[in-house]
Amino acid sequence: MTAGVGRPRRLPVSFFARDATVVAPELLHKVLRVGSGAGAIDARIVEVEAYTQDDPASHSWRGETARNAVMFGPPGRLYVYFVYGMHHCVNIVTGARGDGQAVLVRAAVIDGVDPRRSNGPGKLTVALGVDRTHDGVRANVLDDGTPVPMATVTPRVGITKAVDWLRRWEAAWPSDGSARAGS
DNA sequence: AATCTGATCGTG
DNA sequence: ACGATCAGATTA
Repeated sequence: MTAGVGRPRRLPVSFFARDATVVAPELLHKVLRVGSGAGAIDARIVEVEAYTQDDPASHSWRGETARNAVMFGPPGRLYVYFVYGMHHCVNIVTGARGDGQAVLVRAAVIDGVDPRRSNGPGKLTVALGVDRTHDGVRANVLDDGTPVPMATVTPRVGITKAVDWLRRWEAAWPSDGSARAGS
């Protein structure tokens, strides 16, 4: 409806240099752009989870390793990991450099893609063509003026620790189904 | 070196 | 409810 007000602006690193629990809900209905030019894919984020270093469910809980190093690096980068022998998941690094935290992007709306092909973290990376080669690359997140939507807050999915922490935010899917950031 | 464990997904 | 499938972390 009122999506696409104003020209989209790329969120600055300072946006991500805050706590994951603050950044995560603000990422709802922002647009994650992967690739550039004609091959770019825009995904309007509708579901996220926050992971911090003091969180037993977080990859950063036991400190920095080769796999999670990007989580401890500068904010605003993609942290991509491989799990269950077959799935990639994409996160956006938040917080100060040296603080291991990130926001997992679990679902997004992609223009022209069946929502059932982008409504889970593993499926989303397939739809976006994201894999470990994207680990550490600068995230391209656009704010097209769409207001931060109302969100439901619930426990996170698929974890066995901190199971009652309310760190998952889910927004209603855009009624027009559009993932376009505007032009 | 051996074992365990997944920030998942599709199928039964 | 369960199996697929394997990299990374942990333990010895």
